[in-house]
Amino acid sequence: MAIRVTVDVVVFTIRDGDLHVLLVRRGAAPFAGRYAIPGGFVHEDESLDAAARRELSEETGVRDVYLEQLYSFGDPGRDPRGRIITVAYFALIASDQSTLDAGSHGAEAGWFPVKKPPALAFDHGRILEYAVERLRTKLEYTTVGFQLLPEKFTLGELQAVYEAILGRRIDKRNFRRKIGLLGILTPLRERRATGRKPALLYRFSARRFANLRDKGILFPF
Amino acid sequence: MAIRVTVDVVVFTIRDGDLHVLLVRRGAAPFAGRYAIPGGFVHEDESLDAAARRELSEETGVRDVYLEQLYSFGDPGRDPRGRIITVAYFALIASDQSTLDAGSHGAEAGWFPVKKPPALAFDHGRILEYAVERLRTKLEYTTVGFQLLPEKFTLGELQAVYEAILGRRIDKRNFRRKIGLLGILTPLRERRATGRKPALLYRFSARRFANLRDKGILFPF
DNA sequence: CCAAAAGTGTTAGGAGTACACCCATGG
DNA sequence: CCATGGGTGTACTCCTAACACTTTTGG
Repeated sequence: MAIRVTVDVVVFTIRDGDLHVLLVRRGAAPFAGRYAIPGGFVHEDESLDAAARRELSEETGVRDVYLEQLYSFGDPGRDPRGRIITVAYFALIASDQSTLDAGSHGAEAGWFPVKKPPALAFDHGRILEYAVERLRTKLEYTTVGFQLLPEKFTLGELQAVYEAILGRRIDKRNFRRKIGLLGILTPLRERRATGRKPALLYRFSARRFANLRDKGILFPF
Repeated sequence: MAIRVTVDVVVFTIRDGDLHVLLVRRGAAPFAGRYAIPGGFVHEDESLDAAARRELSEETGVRDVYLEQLYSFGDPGRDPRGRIITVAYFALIASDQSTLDAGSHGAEAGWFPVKKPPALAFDHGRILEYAVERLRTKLEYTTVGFQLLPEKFTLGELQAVYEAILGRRIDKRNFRRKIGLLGILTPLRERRATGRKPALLYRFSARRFANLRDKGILFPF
C-alpha cells in the first residue's frame, strides 16, 4: 500500500483576548469523538499550498488568509489507518472574520483556547504545539500580528494580540513608541470606544512596510 | 497513479573557507548529466528523519551529522515523472569529515561552492536557495555553526565559518568578545599553527550551552 | 463620582560598532 | 627580515527596559 499525503491547517484567531485554534470533532474511527486539526488529502493535480487553501475554505469558508507551511510529520504509526504523511500549515484569521460556516462537511467545528485545548486525535497535539511555537517566533520579526486584527484597530488591541501570543505583559509606553518608530501604521480620523475613553484607530500600511522589510526590521517585543 | 514522497538532503560543509554543497550527477533521464541534490524515496516503514539519515549515509557514508527538516516542495509538474512531493532537509558536516565514500551508488558526487553552483535538475535550485537562507538565519540564533567545524578549532576558524556563510566580514575583536561572553567555549591546552603564530584551540561546551539555550541566547553577528 | 482604558517622557544600563597596534612564528 | 594570522581595549551610539500620572468617557 502506498504512502498518502494530507495537509492539515492549524488556524489561529484571537477571541476575547486569547489565542484560539480551530478544531473539528471527528465523526468516524479512529479517534471518533475527539477533536482534530482540520485537513484532508492532497489532490493529485494541486500544489500543497493550494490543497491547504482548499481545505481551509471547505472547513471555514474563509479565503485570502495568511497561510504558511509549518512542518511535515511522517512517523510511521502516527495514523492507524496506514502510512500517512501530513504537511502541516498554519493560518491566521482576523478576529472579525472568525465566524464559521455552519455545516461544512456536517462537521462540528469550533474555536478552542490554545492555553487549554481538548485532547487531540493522532499526533495533533504535537502539531499544535509546533504551530504555536512558530507563531510566537514569527510575531517577533514579521508583521503576522496584523493578520489577526480587523482592518482598523486600536493600539490597545494590537498590544493585546502581542500579549496573548507571547503570554506576557508588555509595557504600554515602550510598545507604542516602538510601533511608532517602525512607521508602518497609518492613523485614521476615527475613534472607537473599546474601553471608556475612545481610542484612535489605525490601519497597517503595507506600503511603508514594503520599503523596509528586507532591511531586517525587527519587532522588538 | 499515486503521489510519491522523497526526501532530499542539502548537505553543507566548509571547504577552503567557502560554503560548499554536496551534489550528485544524474545518470538517467530526466535531467541526465545535470547535478541534483541527493535524495530518494521514503520507505514505507521509516520516519522522514530516518529516511533522510539513510539517504545521507548511503550517499556519503557519513553518520551522526546535524540534520534538520527544511520545507516540503510539492508543486505538480516539479518532476516530469509524475507527482512527487519532496521533504527537503539540510545537513551540516564538519570539514574534517567531508571526504566522500567513492562509488556509493556508482554516482558521481562532489562538493560545489554555494556561490557558484552548477545548473541543477528539477526545482533543486530553489531548494538550495531555501536551504542557504535557512542556514544563514539559524547561524544567528543557534549553535549550528559549530557543526561545521572539527571538535577542536581555533577562533579564527570559527570566525571564518561565520564569514563564509553570512557573506561578510566580521570585526575580529567584537567577534571574540561576544563569543567569550557567551561562555560556551572551553579553551584547551593545545595550540595549532593554522597561520604563522600558533592559535589556541577551543572546544564547544554543549553543557554550558544547555544551561542558557532556552533563555533566548542570540549569536549577535 | 468612580471605574476603566487612553495617552504621554525621561533616565539609566547594556549591547553593538568602529577602530589600530604589537606578537609569535614559518619561510 | 618579512609576511601572516593571533591576540588585545576603548569610546561612542543606540536600543531596551523600568517607571507614574493625567485624561476622557460610560455607567
